Amino acid sequence: MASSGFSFPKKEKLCSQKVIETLFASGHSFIKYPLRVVFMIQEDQTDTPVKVLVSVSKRRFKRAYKRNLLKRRIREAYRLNKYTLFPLLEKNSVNIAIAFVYLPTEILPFSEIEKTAKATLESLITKLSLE
RNA sequence: AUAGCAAGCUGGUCUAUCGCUGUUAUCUUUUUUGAUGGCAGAGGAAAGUCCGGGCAGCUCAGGACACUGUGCUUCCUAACAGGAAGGUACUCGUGAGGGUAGAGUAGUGUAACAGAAAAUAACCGUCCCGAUUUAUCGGGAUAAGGGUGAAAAGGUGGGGUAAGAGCUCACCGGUAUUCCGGGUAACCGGAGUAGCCGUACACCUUGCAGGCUGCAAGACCAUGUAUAUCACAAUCCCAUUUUAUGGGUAGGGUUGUCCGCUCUGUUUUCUUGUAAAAGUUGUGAGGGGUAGGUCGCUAAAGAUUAUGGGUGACCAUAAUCGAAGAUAAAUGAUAGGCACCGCUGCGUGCGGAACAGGAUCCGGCUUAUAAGCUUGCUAUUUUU
Repeated sequence: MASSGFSFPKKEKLCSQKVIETLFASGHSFIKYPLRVVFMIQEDQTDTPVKVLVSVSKRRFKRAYKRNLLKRRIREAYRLNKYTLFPLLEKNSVNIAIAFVYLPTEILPFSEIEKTAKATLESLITKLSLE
């Protein structure tokens, strides 16, 4: 693990196709505009507490460079704020998978995305601590 | 100077903090892995997927037809529907220049609307003859004139005629063809011959090219679960209420061990056995192969520079360089400078900065694109 705590290595990314299918089929979801969050507690023991997926719809953004830009902004916002989420999970030794889906049809600046990312993670923490 | 035409080029950059992908060195780790440092990390169109090729698989005796594409000439190229140079017709522009078209003709067909008529043309008109209802009617001749149309039967003049007509003659234009000259050729120039003379499209004929599918191609490794196939072992005993129940016993599962719980010990044939066959259970081997992974994968018809050849596309030689390789898919975020553009009070300040993101790789084409630069040329105006 990196020393800074802000790193985002590849094993924290959600890559398995089967896990993604079950996540979208049976995961819990809520909307904190402009983001829709889908999350699921995983049974299998993995080496990281969280696996994350970022998605921007091809139907809403036809040009690839716009999708890339938004995915980078969301990923960056998550990376800079994920330290709020980790202690709870490590304390309870729970693994979760999260998907962030971008909803609007226009490109929002980084400051707004970061603001909603913080709020999203807070509400995620409260939901998880209830369970 | 302004406006424009053609060809070509550029497509911001630096610092700090945090972070991503690949690679390399050192350290660490049982291999995996992890840490730190170094290096590299999107475009002129990466796009559309419209052509062509490399590469891979499938098929594979050879050929013809069909089908599809293409079509002025010569050249370039690995190849092309691409490019270069040249040439013809029509057309737009004052001009620099731009656009469109194209193989062949022996034959066949079609030509909306308008118009009398769209190729054996007679509506009006003109002329002749006949009739008489004499400001009319009938028969015939005529493509000079009218209007329609994308296109109307070569043009002008003389002769000719009842009036007219390439009917005939001269000149001009076109087409076909013969000869001479130029050009590799398309074609051009000159001289002659033929009254031969509308345009477009399609069919048809013909030269050339094309086997099909695409990196999700294709090659390899392979966990778990289930399983084809093969080998070995087991498939027993007693009682009763006999397609069943109970007990013993053997084996398996559960467990660190025991108990307990649970599963299996079935069917058919006869020569009635330590039998055979099928089935079931267990153990081992094992093929194909899902998730996943590795290769394919980036050194290439390569880039830059110089010299030489060519009008040019391009080619040859030499030197130097070695240049992304991801896979729910890396090159980002934040802050601040510099440079650029606009507004401006010319100190500063504020705002802007296009089109757009690799996915097997190359050569083209097409489309999108802020701002800027270079070279050559054109028109107009002014000054010297």
